[in-house]
Amino acid sequence: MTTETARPAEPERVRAPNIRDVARVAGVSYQTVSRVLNDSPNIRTETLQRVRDAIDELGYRPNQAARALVTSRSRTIGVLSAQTVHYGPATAINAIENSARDAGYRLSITNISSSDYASIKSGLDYLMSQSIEALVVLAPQVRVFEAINDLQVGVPFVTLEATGLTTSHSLWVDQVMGARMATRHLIDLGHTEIMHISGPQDWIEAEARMQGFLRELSDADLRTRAPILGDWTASFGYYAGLELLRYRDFSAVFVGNDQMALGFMHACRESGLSVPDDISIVGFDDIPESAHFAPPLTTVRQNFAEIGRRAVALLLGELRGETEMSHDPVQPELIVRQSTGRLT
Amino acid sequence: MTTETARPAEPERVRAPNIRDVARVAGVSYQTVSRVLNDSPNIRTETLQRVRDAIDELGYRPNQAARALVTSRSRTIGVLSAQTVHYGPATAINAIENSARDAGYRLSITNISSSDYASIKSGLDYLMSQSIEALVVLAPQVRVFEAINDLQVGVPFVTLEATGLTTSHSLWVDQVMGARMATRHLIDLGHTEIMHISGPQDWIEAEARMQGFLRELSDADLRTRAPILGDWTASFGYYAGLELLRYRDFSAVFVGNDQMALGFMHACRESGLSVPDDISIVGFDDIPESAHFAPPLTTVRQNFAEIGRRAVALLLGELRGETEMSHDPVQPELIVRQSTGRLT
DNA sequence: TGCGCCGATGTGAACGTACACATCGCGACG
DNA sequence: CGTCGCGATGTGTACGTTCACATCGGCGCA
Repeated sequence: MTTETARPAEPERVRAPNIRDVARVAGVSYQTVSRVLNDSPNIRTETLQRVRDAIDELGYRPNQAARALVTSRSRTIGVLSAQTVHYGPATAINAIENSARDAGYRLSITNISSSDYASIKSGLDYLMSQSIEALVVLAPQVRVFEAINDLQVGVPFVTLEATGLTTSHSLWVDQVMGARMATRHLIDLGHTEIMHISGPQDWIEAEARMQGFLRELSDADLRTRAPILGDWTASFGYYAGLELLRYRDFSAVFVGNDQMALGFMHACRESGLSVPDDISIVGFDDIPESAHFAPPLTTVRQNFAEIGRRAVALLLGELRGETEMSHDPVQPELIVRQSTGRLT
Repeated sequence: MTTETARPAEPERVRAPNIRDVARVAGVSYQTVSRVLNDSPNIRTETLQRVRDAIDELGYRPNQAARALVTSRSRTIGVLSAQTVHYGPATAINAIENSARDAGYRLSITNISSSDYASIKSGLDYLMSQSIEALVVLAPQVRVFEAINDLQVGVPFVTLEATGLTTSHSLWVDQVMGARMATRHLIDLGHTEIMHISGPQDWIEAEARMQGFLRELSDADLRTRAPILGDWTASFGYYAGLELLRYRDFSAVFVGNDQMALGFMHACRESGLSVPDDISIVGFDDIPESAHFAPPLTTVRQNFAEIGRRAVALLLGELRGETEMSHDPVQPELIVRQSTGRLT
């Protein structure tokens, strides 16, 4: 880790060169420089070259603040996120950034630490003051919707990882379907006593997966039992597992994400139980590590990158005034590995 | 996923209220409004209240671009990062954001996709045009240093996760030391034939861990062998493991990160080998999942959050003109779990 | 009572850029 | 041969805010 100030011994603060400085050096008007910067046609090649040389010589960089001020176009997409350490959001943000960059947009990311209304509002407030042109919400908490409505976000926005709950246009990963696929898989293997470890209550995704689980069970006329509410961490899965396995009145578990599934498998090992011989386990997300768990985890793959790309495409389309966009849900995919087996 | 435009049927584009609109409504001058916004003292309580009411009534939000333009203070810290999907960088960014937020700063994050000079330069260029006040580099690639020097980044900057290679002030996680601790641990357990799976060649961290490994081995007069260069992924660890275990002319492996270690353990299982009875494995990073691997992984913990916090503290200190700052390396910590055992 | 100071507020300018419009020279066309 | 059109360039102004300075009233003090 290194730190360094650029001008150690420079008394007067050197003003960064501006468009007029460039103009002076190039011997043209500032407007001509502006034209060069904005790729305007109708510039003599020789003039163009002179301006370019001047820019290089001075190390000139256009001032985004000034540009944003005058155009009132920030070329920025706001992202309101939570839990960016997790694989899903992180992957989605990556995809969003790449798509945005390709379209000449940048990202302004704000992480909300807690999920209370005030912190959502302040995050949103901050983003708005950046005069973002569009908004992606990656914080799949229920209260976010209220906040968005209250605050009158005056820009197109997209909420990711939700469940198509909201009115108007909808596009989302069909997590209910994913959960049903996972549960169905267990039922098909002959399991009748199935547990569910879910995510935190205020996460829309957790809710959706729980719904899918319960619906599939009831469609199969199987006994449903109250899901355990977890916190997405491997540790929670571990401790919940230790607790649940003391009774062992179930033969399969559908776990709300892969990390908790990992912890649960750890608990199984410690309890002397074999996965999948004694207990079958299905996770959710298909993080890259899941293929290498012991045993490799059967799970539901979500295409986070695809979702990120589509979000940006949607938003950009709307900014261009196109209204007809595909809003089909992204279909999750069941990846069967070795953590699930036929009930013996 | 939901999308919605704010004003569906509003022909003329409504200009957002500005400071003068607020002033008019409150019946004061715009300067007084500005004072309210900047918490200036010496404002009559009644005036203050009137202005506040006007702000609420109009839903006024200060325009950051205008503010940045005139103050030439963007209140923004730039972050140049790579691989934000990984746990380490993600955690660090989180900590950086929190610290920055507490100090009234925001983050402008740019991810570089590839590590070639052009893409580093363009990322840096972009950040500079945002008139960032300070820079954190989380992209621990060798070429970044050249780029920073070439581009004359006119602001204080900090490079994270490096190795104290650079001149001037230095602060970093002592990864050489971490690697030595890991290697030492294996040596202490009686292992003499130790492999190393490293990260990509152009990552400074990978290089540092490799150095630590080699030095510790040579200090112990043990045979060194060429490390395998990996890509940080679990899959790589798995395939490398399958390959290496065909010969099995070693009894222990120091793996460059926890994900690759996970893959390697998978390969051990498939090759019918027990960890730690047949092969001892040490990872690096201590991601939250490592405690639940099969078996729980012995690894070197890095305090990513601490590093992020210190980076911001350092930068903010420098912005305030303080020059004396602690630049001690952050010490990593060996976490001994069950993937390592005495050579039998 | 007059002077100076201070608290509270207002006025002018500047930040760096893009847009609208003005200007200028030149070739083509009737 | 005048003028029209157009390519190439220049001039004025606005964007929304903060800073430096100006103003104004009242209060304490000699």
